[in-house]
Amino acid sequence: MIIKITPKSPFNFELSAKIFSNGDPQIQRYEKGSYWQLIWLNNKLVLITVRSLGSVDKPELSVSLKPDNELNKKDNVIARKILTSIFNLDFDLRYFYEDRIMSKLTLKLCGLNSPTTPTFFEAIVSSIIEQQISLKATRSIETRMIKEFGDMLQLDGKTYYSFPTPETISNLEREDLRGSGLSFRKAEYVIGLSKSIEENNLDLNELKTKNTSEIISELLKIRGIGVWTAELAVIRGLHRLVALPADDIGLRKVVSHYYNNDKPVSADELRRIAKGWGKWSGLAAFYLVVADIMSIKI
DNA sequence: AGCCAGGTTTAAT
DNA sequence: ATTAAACATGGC
Repeated sequence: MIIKITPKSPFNFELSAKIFSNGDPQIQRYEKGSYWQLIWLNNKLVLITVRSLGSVDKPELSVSLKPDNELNKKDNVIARKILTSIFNLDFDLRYFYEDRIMSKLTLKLCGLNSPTTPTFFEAIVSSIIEQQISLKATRSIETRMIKEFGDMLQLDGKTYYSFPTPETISNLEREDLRGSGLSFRKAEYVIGLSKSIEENNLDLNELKTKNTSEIISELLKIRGIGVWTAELAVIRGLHRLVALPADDIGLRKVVSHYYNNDKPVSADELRRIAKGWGKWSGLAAFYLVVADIMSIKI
């Protein structure tokens, strides 16, 4: 099944899709103009593949869903919603581009939108795994975990994996996740989180509807989630771009590079600088991180 | 080889 | 109330 989506302009699909794509082709990958991701659609595992038919100024996406023998119109609508969320397609970047401080960077990265995980759960778990270790270390741990405990779909001779569900993780022992490279501590956090979801003590879908500060304060009650993790989770999982991980070492390094001649920046200084980004602080932080990854000079 | 990397909890002071 | 220790993997 093929559906078409028309994002708000400007939108640079290639740039937005590749920047945080998982390096493993069986999980989430951008290559030669195509982005793919295995997702749950009404209890059916479906591989979505996205290609661009348009340009940055006139974006147009073609989305293929496979296998499609069991898909109906409702699935179609949900798939559209999920993709709109993943690529933040409802978000009009032009407002952000009016920001004076970001103007140079936004010219170089025009059309880059901030990506979101297919589910909020995935963003929370990823953020927990990312605590204290490098992004590279995180990625290899996550890849092992997804391949071992995620659901699998074989299509056209290839194998794809989705992120493990709360149900699956809630039934694991901490030794299982330790095998993927999580610490015993983090394994406990992730399993505990999954169990409280499965036991209906935590409803992420309901939580999603609340305002950002409420969501963060709810997340903070969960064992294993501190301020940094909660902020990262709402940014990566819910497009709550107001949130800003001011204590984040990586972000502070990037800000020191672009705003302070590479001299170290404290969390408070970062907060002060971030005031200039207004309500787009989370997006500004994202742009800075991407600019750093791509070694962009301004 | 050893320390740091986009933290958090637990256990001592 | 504040501080220290433990923790996982990958990169340098």
